Amino acid sequence: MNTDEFEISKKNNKFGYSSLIRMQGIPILFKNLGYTLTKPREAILKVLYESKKPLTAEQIKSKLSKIDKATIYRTLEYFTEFRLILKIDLRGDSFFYEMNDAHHHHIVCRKCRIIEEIEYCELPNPMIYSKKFSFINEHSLEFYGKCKNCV
Amino acid sequence: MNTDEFEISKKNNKFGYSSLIRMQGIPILFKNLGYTLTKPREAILKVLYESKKPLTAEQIKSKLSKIDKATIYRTLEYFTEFRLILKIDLRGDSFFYEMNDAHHHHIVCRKCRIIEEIEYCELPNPMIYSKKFSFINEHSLEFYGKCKNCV
DNA sequence: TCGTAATTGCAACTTAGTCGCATTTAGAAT
DNA sequence: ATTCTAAATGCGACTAAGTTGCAATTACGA
Ligand SMILES: [Mn+2]
Ligand SMILES: [Mn+2]
Ligand SMILES: [Zn+2]
Ligand SMILES: [Zn+2]
Repeated sequence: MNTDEFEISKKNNKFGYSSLIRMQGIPILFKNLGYTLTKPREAILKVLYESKKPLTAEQIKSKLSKIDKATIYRTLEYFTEFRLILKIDLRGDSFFYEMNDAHHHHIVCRKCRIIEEIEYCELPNPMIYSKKFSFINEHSLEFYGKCKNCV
Repeated sequence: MNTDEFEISKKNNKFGYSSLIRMQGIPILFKNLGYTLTKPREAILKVLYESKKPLTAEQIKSKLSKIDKATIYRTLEYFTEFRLILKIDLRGDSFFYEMNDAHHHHIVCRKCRIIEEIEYCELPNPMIYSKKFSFINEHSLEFYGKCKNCV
């Protein structure tokens, strides 16, 4: 079996989604971490994998109406824990989630809330400025402004 | 009167705080923006001004027990609106607030939640990466790791 | 196929933050 | 100083994102 392209499940199910997902690298993560891919989890992952923009729990739920809210939140928390997905705060009413692939950041329009992804961002090493920390291994960086539509 | 050092109010009041505040620059903002400094607002501002670290609404409330929760939140929102204070998300249960003085960022310990401020951060201009925005005038940048106490 | 631990659905719950409205206050006019 | 009015406050009810306890279901290895 090719570990880069992995067929998780073929049969349809009561959740009404097509459960064929091919995602590079992800099966390796599954195995290394002893992770179990259930049908609801598969569905949630597929929605995020196929989305071109970050989604809220509510947006995910609306695409998967048969999966309970609690499951959605628990799954998102779980995926976030081992970094399969990222939970990002864009100063809205709720968090956004997206696949954790290439590191990037976001610009949010303060009027229409449109989100643009920016490919690259060069940051200084914060350890240079820190006296109290032994290591820093994560950061969040989001920009805010107005998009061209909203002038 | 020296506009750099401004005595807002001298008399004590039913809120039980000493209402003498001297804050550089702030009175100019008050005037320019037609801002009214009431006693609750004064008290909240003083707490933030004197704090060496960002505070949550709840922490501010606990220092000013006679001021209602709704007033605390409304005031914080109001101060935030015209940038007298900043509302920052450090991935906790609630937002933090701090005076908007010298631009800086934070490092948060994922275990004990201690917050270190870092004086300076050089960021690339995000407009270089943007296709959809006409301007970007704000960003949030916070770092996460482990402090020396928590190894 | 069975057994067991993990996961799900459901409904109740939590809690940071908001809102409507009556009361109080600030500050300007008289 | 007194009166006036708009703005701000206090209060309690409310909202909504997210969480939790628990019984039913599912995954998966023996
Ligand atoms: Mn993104
Ligand atoms: Mn700070
Ligand atoms: Zn816009
Ligand atoms: Zn720590």
